[in-house]
Amino acid sequence: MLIATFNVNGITSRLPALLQWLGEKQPDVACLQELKAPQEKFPEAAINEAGYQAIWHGQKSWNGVAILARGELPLEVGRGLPGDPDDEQSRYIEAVVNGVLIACLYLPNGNPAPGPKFDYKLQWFERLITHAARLIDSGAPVVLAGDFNVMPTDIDVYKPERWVNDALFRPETRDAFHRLVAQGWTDSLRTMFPGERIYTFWDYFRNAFGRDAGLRIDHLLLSPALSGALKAAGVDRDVRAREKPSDHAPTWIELALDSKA
DNA sequence: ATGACTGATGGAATCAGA
Repeated sequence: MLIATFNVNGITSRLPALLQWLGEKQPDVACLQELKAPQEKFPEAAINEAGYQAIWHGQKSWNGVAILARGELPLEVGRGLPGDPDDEQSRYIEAVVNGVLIACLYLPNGNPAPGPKFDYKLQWFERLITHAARLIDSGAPVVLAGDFNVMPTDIDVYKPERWVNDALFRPETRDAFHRLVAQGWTDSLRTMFPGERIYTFWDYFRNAFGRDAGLRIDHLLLSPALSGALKAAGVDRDVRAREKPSDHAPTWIELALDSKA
């Protein structure tokens, strides 16, 4: 089972690139973030024509998440991260596909830090930690996939010393990520590439991609029920090198599932 | 410390991203 996460940075502008990648990669599941489109502007027909069915939570201008499944409709089991009924931002959606619970998330950026946006990021993170604990306790096969807006360690940043005061790399942010993983989650990409520099995002500025000045901020975390099923992982860097790319590259894992999953 | 680049909104300039 091939499961991918891709921050598209605007699904309207990115639709041709998304369809090209879907056609080539044919993932079983694709989690999308930063749709930047209201609910009624999601390009459902084009997605369907590509062989996918989708659920999505849109929002005007910013945020927005979707789960696509090849040849089937994801069974939605959650929309909006629990823990704050006043949170209006579309950053979390959850579905079951082929017996696997897929959580698609777009964690807040949090800059500038300190400040109210950073406070919101940390609060959102605590809600995610609380919810993720429930998912772990359920014993279900779960994948937490998305743009976490966190570089977990120094080797996930091209120049860590330049990012120490950034909301994506501050100690509070890294601590939250490590507390989440410590519940029992497997960081798929890091597990498959221990000690290697592997990035998922390159800024549009200053020829960041050409210089490989990247960040690893898109993650796929596996619950204990799935940790033994991890067979492969990767980042589709070539997609970032194309015309009119997102600043993120598709990031994916392959799971070998037995019939009881 | 700043700005460079891109998308959305709205129809110019600003916000947000990371």
